[in-house]
Amino acid sequence: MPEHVLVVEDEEKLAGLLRDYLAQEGYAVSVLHRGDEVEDFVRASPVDLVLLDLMLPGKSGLEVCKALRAASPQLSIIMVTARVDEVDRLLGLELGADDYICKPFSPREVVARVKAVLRRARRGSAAPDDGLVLDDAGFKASIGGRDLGLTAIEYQLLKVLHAQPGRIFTRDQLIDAMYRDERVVSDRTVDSHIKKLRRKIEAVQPGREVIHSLYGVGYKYEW
Amino acid sequence: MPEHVLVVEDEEKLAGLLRDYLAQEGYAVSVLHRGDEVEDFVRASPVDLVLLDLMLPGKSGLEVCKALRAASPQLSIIMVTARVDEVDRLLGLELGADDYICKPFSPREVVARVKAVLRRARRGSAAPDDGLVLDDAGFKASIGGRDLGLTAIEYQLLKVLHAQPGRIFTRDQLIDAMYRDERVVSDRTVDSHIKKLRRKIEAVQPGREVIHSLYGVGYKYEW
DNA sequence: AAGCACTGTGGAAGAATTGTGGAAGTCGCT
DNA sequence: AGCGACTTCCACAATTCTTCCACAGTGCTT
Repeated sequence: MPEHVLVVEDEEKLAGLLRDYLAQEGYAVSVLHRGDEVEDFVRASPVDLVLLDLMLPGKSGLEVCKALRAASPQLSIIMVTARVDEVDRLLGLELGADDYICKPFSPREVVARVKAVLRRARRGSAAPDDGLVLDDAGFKASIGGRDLGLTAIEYQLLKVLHAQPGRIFTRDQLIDAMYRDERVVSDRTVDSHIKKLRRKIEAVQPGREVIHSLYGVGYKYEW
Repeated sequence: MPEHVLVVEDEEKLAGLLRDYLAQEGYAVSVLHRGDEVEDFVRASPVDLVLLDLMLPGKSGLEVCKALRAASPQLSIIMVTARVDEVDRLLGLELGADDYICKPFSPREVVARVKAVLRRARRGSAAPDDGLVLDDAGFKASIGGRDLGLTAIEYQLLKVLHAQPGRIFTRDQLIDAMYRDERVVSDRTVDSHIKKLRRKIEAVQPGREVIHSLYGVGYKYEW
């Protein structure tokens, strides 16, 4: 079954060019020209990767990217930007794109990036067996059968981190993911919960640090 | 046997300048001033790369590009455009150009692009497979699977350099690209980060120098 | 060869970020 | 209301990172 790539690009010529190159590589390719059509399309079709222009009619690539990432954590997203200045680490992290391509680019370069991102996605999707079990029904997290005794927020935090091992989350991303309502909370609050989580994990399984800090960026789960 | 570059440029001064710079780099260089002479010349001589101005007497660069690509699929073509005009770029891409340079440019930039395109052509792939993987989601850079352990700024710096292999960046350009906020920082600070980057890359892959200094100009990434 | 300009390097100062204990506030329950 | 569990925030300590400096080394020019 071929992997499915969705190209979102308002410039007809470029969209066609990308479609042809990607199709030639054996991908199933769909093309949309407006930003506001993307989310519905992704919901309806099994898309593996979205090639997303930053400037789009209907809805900006930034908004689309954010929405896609929120709805589909496993979806690969490559942003296409007109200028290299637009790419900064915080913006990229907040939006959750997997890679960037700056114009002007060669179609071959795009194909190479698409391949690389999909390869990474395939590798990363194999869930590592770390013995951690998350039980949504009872809000219980356990390691090796031993309950961690987490509170609701701690459980939520661990769940978000654990869903994508190795991915780094900023504090703001974690806050957004933990609270459905748009609650305003100091980002240092995350640190407090991280502290408690670490302590409870340590109590059950001493010596193994699974939550890592990345200076200036955020936190990640890694076994 | 030196690689053969054909410069097609109607402006005498610019043509001469390019000829000199390229010759100094060890390329065999030919110069033509009219678009309608190019195809015959390429048929008769073993040209590896054509540096092609868009605006030419006799026959436009776009037409020439199209004809060349049809006749010689393996030939590398770099288009030179007067304006940062998206339409021209896309047209050119569709016609099969490998890269673009927009005026005004520095001769050194041209040389760098020529080198990069020829290197890619030799390897037969647009993607330079240097084993370096930049993972925005995980904020990690790794070579051959081994994490480099970069800080945020180091990652950003490497990413900028690596995005355009062969392109030379001045210290100021690198500072602009690394900091979104208009931070004021000594340009020698870049040197410090370069030093750390080199050390970390060296630790993972000894003996391969990928970050090069260009005396009086700046730094570039090249495998 | 000498002089100048630029780059490499170790390390110190201090700027920024994270860890931590605990106080204050909130919420639900009896 | 009173209690306990939980959440949030604060202040200070500990850690990590960035920046810059001074000097050594190297490349370029005359």
